[in-house]
Amino acid sequence: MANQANSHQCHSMPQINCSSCRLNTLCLPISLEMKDIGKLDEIIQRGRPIQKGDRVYHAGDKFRSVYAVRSGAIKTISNTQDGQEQITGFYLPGEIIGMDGLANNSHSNTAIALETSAVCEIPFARLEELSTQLPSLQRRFFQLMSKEITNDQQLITLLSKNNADQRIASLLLSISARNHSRGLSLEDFYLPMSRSDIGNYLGLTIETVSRVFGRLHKNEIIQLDKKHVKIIDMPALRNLAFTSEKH
Amino acid sequence: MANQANSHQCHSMPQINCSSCRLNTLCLPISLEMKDIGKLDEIIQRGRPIQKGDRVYHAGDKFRSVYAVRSGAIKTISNTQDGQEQITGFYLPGEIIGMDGLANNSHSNTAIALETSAVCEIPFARLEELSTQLPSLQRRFFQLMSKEITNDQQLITLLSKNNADQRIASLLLSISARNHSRGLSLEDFYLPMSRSDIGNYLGLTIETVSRVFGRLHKNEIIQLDKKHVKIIDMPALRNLAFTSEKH
DNA sequence: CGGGTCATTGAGTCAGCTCAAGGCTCGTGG
DNA sequence: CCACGAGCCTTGAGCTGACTCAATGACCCG
Repeated sequence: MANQANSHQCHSMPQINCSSCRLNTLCLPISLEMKDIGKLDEIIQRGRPIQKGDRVYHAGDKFRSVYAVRSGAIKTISNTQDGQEQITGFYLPGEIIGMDGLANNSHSNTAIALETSAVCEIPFARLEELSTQLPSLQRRFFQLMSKEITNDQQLITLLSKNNADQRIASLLLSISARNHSRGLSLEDFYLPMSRSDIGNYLGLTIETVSRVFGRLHKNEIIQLDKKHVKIIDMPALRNLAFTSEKH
Repeated sequence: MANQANSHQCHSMPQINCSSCRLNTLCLPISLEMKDIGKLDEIIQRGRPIQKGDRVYHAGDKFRSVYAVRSGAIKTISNTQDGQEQITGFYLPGEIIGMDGLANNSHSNTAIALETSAVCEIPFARLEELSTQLPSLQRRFFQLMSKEITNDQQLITLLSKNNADQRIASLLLSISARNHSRGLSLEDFYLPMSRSDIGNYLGLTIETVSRVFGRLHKNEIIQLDKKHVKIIDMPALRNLAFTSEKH
């Protein structure tokens, strides 16, 4: 299934392989040599753009692939026993989704596009096979899964120990830092998700999210116009997120 | 470093290799063939018992190994930026710890024994190498990491969506089920951790944990004598954990 | 222009927190 | 053998941050 370039081309993302992708210092290929990136490229399937609300995979689907976010933004949702939805992560370009499916050979989460997005599908059986030949790819994938674990554990800590202000501040800083690593602004960005998504993710109600944003705005820590965020006072935001003054 | 059996023997666990370990249907060797288990055995280092409070590894330590819990119980703790501690997991025999260390090549958590325990140390470099030769071992390790991810996500959901009663009920059911998978009783077991550990893990204060236990006891859902738990009304406990009646 | 979605703002409530006191258990030393 | 202290746990009383409920505002799309 070698990739016959142009038939798959996506107008928003004209590059067609990992070697030329501007995200290849973040994504799966990191630490691979050029010739090995070529091998990886051969197994990756680049799909057409997916629209806001479309699903990349659905909870219960047989696990076949993991996916690299190429553009846009994706949320992953896990369903509780009693039918509630919990957002377990927001994923930006260069990040990998779908690793939840390995445990039971079926996805435990649903992945939904927050805006028009593109993903690279990486069939897992072929990635697995290639990993036995390329130790650095195997290592890289282990690392990505470990990163996912440590991210989840940070969220656990956030939910367990931090109040509403600290949770929102941490989320803003996380998105800011991840944007920055992709060469975008540290202070000025758009939130791809709704207030309701933020509340669900952080274990808060939509009203609380709104009030905290209002407070951050009033205290001149951020500027806010709907989903457009400008961080005005980065030290104050960091102080808010990382200092435990419950009072 | 082939294992010269008896020198390492631990009196509480006379079996000395994976092939004869009663946990080998839970632990890393699952799905490996007999001869492959032998290869895995050769790289595993079995340590002497560790005492309550001893550390298996410490946050910041260079990542060298993952560890299989052989007996006893281990908690893992992650430190927040401002010096608080968050327990991210309790690990029982047959479960693997240390996979947090892969992401940055140094452990982000500290692992501490909750009681006298024994662990099998699995040097990661050798596991990695062996994984390129044994695809089913590679797959197994991917699965274990994925399982860790889905476990963490369940905890996220618990913290984000469930009240104190539901959190405690879920923890009891989780320990009960994991004991059961090791051939122990579903209804009757000892909690290896303190009330304070439970509170830390579940994002509750020690007082709340105590009150919830009192309530479960009063409602004749569990019997409780210090750390000894007997589940009397399993359906009621399940109903409590899995039903969203916030009122 | 009307209807739907999403966000903001206000008022009152409550689950779990804080603070405080006291009980149980176990090990140590007189 | 008992007294004492240290940990750990339980119980009570009052407080508060985030929730619920409700109303209103802003924007988009047909």
